[in-house]
Amino acid sequence: MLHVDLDQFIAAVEVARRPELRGKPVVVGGAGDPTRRAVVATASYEAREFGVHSGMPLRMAKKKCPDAVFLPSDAAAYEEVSAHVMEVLRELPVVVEVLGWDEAFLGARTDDPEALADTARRAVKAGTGLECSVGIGDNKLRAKLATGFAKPAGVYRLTRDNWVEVMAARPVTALWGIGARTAAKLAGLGVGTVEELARADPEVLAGRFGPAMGPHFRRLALGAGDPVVTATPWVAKSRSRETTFQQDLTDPDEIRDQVRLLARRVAEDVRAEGRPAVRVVVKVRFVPFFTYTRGVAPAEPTADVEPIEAAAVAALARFDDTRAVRLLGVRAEFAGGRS
DNA sequence: TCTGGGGTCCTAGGACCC
DNA sequence: TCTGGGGTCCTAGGACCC
Repeated sequence: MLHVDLDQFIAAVEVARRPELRGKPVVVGGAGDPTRRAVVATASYEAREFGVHSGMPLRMAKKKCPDAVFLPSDAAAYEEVSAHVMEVLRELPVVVEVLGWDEAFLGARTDDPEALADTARRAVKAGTGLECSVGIGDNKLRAKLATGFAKPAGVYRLTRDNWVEVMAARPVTALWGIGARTAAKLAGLGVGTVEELARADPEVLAGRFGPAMGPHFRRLALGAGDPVVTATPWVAKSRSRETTFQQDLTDPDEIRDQVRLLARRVAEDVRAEGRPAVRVVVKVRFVPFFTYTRGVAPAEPTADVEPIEAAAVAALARFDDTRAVRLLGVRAEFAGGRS
């Protein structure tokens, strides 16, 4: 199993169409204006040297790297390049499972996975001009983590044979699926490294994290993962739109108008999907950063604008709050979501 | 330096039913 | 009359990922 991940994908796409940026610190995110509310989508390796990374507020990136070139995020351009990359991968003798704009799992039977990884790397480079890294593993978890050790522009193999040697001493956040919050809770149980998590008592973990997640975390630490790559197309379970306002909203009429606007955009997406929505959820983030949701089911499943908009307005009405609002969002859920 | 946008999955509590 | 226990569904929140 291979995991292919484009190197600094978004920044690389921007540099490809503006060669004069090559070798410079480039930061892509929001409208490309570091004075506005937005975060970094991708920073080039040159910008990362200054401590700039994905998810960081643009304002902070500007402080850390005042000379960086700030560019707006251009989703349509990245989608187009992404589709091209996936096309190139599908021409290889492999099963391709797309994981995001810039990554995919490849499934294949081969005696020489490194050779296949090199072939994939060369094909992407030749077809798109972009560099990528390839992780080789015996399941998705190991292949995905291997890619991190392969970057930039390399290949790395992580399997049951070297899992303990490579991973045991690393912090639990090195695992795919354990973030800062879970790591902090684990630290409270005296668990800091992958090895400690692997040795932790599943009962204790279940008590702290629930019957599914607790034991699941321990299995992650043992290197267990999904061993099957499937080309089955992904089907969305929901569609959403949200906006963070540059100035907080306080006028109830304006808040309602903005929710209507978002609901109409979502309804457009739902209509394009051709499947009815069974639930409409409104998300409100109050100042400074308190986030809540309220949902309403339309009278019957629908892909029409009017009832989706009405459900969103009804969901908004279930908030009896007068605090200033910094973000509004509307999400439509399709049938067959939960099971 | 106040923290985007688009998604997925799990958990806990309450409602409801028998 | 002052109350069981099991199961399922719904809802909102939390965590994670790219």
